[in-house]
Amino acid sequence: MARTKNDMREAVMVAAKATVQAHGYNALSFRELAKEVGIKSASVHYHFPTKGDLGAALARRYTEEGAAYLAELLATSNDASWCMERYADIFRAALANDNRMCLCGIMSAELDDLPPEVRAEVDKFAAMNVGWLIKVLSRAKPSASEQDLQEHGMAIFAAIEGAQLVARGCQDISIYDRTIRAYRTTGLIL
Amino acid sequence: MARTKNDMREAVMVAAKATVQAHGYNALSFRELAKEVGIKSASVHYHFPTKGDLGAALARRYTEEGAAYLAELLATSNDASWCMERYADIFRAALANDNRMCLCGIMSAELDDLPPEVRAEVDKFAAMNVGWLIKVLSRAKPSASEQDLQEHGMAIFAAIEGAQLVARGCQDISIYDRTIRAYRTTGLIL
DNA sequence: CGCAACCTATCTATCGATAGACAGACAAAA
DNA sequence: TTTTGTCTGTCTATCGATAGATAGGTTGCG
Repeated sequence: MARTKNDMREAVMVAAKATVQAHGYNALSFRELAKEVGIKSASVHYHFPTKGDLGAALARRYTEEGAAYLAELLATSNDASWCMERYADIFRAALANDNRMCLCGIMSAELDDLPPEVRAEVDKFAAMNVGWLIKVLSRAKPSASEQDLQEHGMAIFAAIEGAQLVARGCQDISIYDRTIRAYRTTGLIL
Repeated sequence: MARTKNDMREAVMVAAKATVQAHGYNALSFRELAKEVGIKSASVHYHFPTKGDLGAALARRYTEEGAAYLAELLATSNDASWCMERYADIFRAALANDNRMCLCGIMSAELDDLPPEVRAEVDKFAAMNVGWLIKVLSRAKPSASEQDLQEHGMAIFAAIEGAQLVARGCQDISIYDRTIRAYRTTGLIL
């Protein structure tokens, strides 16, 4: 047994990510986590000294992986509408995966109970998303002012997070789909 | 001491509402709650046998009070835009009040840990809001189809919940304001 | 050897919930 | 009028479960 350090650390992060997306940061338990990956809770502390360390590592990686995927989208196509559709698909996939949420969306709801290092990562995730959306929007609206793009990008991010939150609350993914459609109809998203 | 039953029950609900809006349902503790209202935790169980009972009572009242306020808005003015602004103001007020959230919004994030009776109330709150929004929209767009109105109402509700969630996550109420402005600019809201 | 990875065992704190006691209010019975 | 009994609201004390965290031991590889 006893894979290399990074193997087990990796397994812990995968399990933790799934738990947080389903139940939130507060519901993340070292004992449950340990059970899932086949070690003891004390050993989880070996890889992540405190819960805050684990949470921050999770959020940081979540942002990094998201950024990498989004960059890939931008590089794949010049079609802003296509990029936007793929973007909405990301958040849909979380719902489709056992009614889960965006890691940073669910953490935003728990904000007051988060250690500072985790809170900082939540901010970075939002900024990263808005930054990407601005790039996409600027392709479709090259004449728009910087401030307009900024507000529009924030609005799209917030609207999609909200669609995910509400659809999750009602446990009905079709609410997400219909909401995104309405966003498109009204011109909020491309 | 020992006010009438309803006095203390009321005090518990007020304190519980504030706690849930700030920290979520899971963070609601009978001991903390009891300390705030000046009794012991066992006495809270006298008023609300289980935590689920308290949560469901909270959410039910939240929906009822919201519905009453919204009905008053509808009765006050025929101006759909004005009603919509007041609607957005409600969610803004929660943020202004110590970065709190919509009770049902924050509960949606915790959905999987909610007792069924609480979960049911979350659904009702969303339905109540969408129903009201449809009424407002139908005043402004009398020719729209029922399905369009439905989707548009859901979209507005989700977008505003999302704006609240994201602004809270960034602890910056100006994000809410700018997001709502963008919703108006793009034509999502009136 | 010596370090990496994981273990056992335990600590303190907090959770929702329950049992059982008690003080005060109030109404019916004597 | 006084006594008795019941109900309400609160209390103390405690239960079992679970939380994050730590100290110190064991195992195995290089």
